[in-house]
Amino acid sequence: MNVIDASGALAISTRLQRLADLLRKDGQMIYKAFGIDFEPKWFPVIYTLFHKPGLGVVELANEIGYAHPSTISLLKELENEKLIRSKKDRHDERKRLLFLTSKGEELVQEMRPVWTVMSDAILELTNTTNNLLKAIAETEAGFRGKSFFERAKPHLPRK
Amino acid sequence: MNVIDASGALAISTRLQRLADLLRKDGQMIYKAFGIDFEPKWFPVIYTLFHKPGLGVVELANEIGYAHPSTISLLKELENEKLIRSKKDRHDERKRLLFLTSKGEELVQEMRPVWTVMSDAILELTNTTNNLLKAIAETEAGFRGKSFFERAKPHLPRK
DNA sequence: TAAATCTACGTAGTTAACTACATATATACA
DNA sequence: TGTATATATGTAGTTAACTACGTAGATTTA
Repeated sequence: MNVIDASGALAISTRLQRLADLLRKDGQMIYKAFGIDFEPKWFPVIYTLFHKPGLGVVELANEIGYAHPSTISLLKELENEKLIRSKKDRHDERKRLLFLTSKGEELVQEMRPVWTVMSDAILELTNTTNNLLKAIAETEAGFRGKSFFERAKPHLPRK
Repeated sequence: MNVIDASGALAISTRLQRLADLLRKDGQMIYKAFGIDFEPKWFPVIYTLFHKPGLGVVELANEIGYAHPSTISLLKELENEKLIRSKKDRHDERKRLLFLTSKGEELVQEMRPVWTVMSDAILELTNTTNNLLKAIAETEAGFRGKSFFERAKPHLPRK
C-alpha cells in the first residue's frame, strides 16, 4: 500500500478526480468503438436539451451544475458540430434559447443503445458493497447540509 | 430533480469531478483559516516525501498515482516555496533524489493538527450508508480487474 | 420615470491534471 | 565492446473545468 492510500481521507479530492479522468477516457474510447463522434463532456448539455428544449444559457448551466462560462464553451463546440442551435427569446432580448438541431436529435437516437451499454457497465462497476453512485449522492447531500469547511471551522484555534 | 441526476450513471465522471472540486476548494479555505500557506494539491507530494524521503521523480509520481510531468510541475512550485530540495543520485546520474527541506519538515509538524481536523471532517462527511472512501476503493479495484471500456466492449455491434 | 439594481450572456485568464515528444544516462545483448 | 533498448527526467502543448470581470437589457424603487 502506498502512503497516499494510507492517508485516506486527506487525498480524497485527488482520488475522486483520478477516477473521474479514468471513466471519462474510457467513455471516449467507447463512443469511438461504436463509431460515434461524440465526447463524454458533451453529454450533460445534449441530454438536458433533449429532455428540456428551449432553456437559456444560464438555466442550462444550473441544470447541469456547471458555471455558465463552462457551459458557453461547450455550447460553442456543439454549435460547430451542428448538434445544437439557439434563437433569441422574443420576450427577453438578453436571452438565447437553446435547442438540439435535427442532426442532434438523430445523434441522440443513435447513441441511445450506447448509453444503455455504458449505463449497464457503470452500474456493474459501481455496484459494490458501498455503491459509488449512492455514496456520491449521500456525500453531496451531507455537504449541502454542512460543508467540509463548516465542519472544520469549530476547531479553529481561538485568536 | 434535474435531468442529469436522473441520468444517473452516465454523468458519473462529471459528478466525481465536481465533488473533487468542492472538496479541494474547501480544503484551500481550511488551510487559510488556520493561517497556513499550503495548497491541497501539494499534499500528496509533501506527505509522501515526509514518509519516504529520497524518492526519485518517477518513483514519487508512481507513489502518488500521477503522471510524471504533473509531479514535476508540483515539484517546481514546492522548490520555489523552499519546501523541498533535490540532489543527484551518486549511483545514477539521471536521477534526482527528493527530500523535504527543514522548512518543509517544520510545516508538516504545523499542519499535523489541521490534517487531523480535516480527516475527521471528511470521515464524518463520507461515513453515510454507502461510504464514499470505501466505494472509491472498491470501484478502483473493480476497474483494475476489468475496465469500463472492457465491460462495454462485448456489446459492440459486429462489423 | 429616472436611477439603481439585478439578470443573462460573454470574454479573458487560471488551474490541475493530462499526453506526446525529446534527451541523456544506464543496462542488456550480439 | 559497441549497439540497441530501457529508464529518468524534462518541455511543450492540451483539456475540462473554474473565477473575475464587463456589458446590455429587464426590473424595481424612490
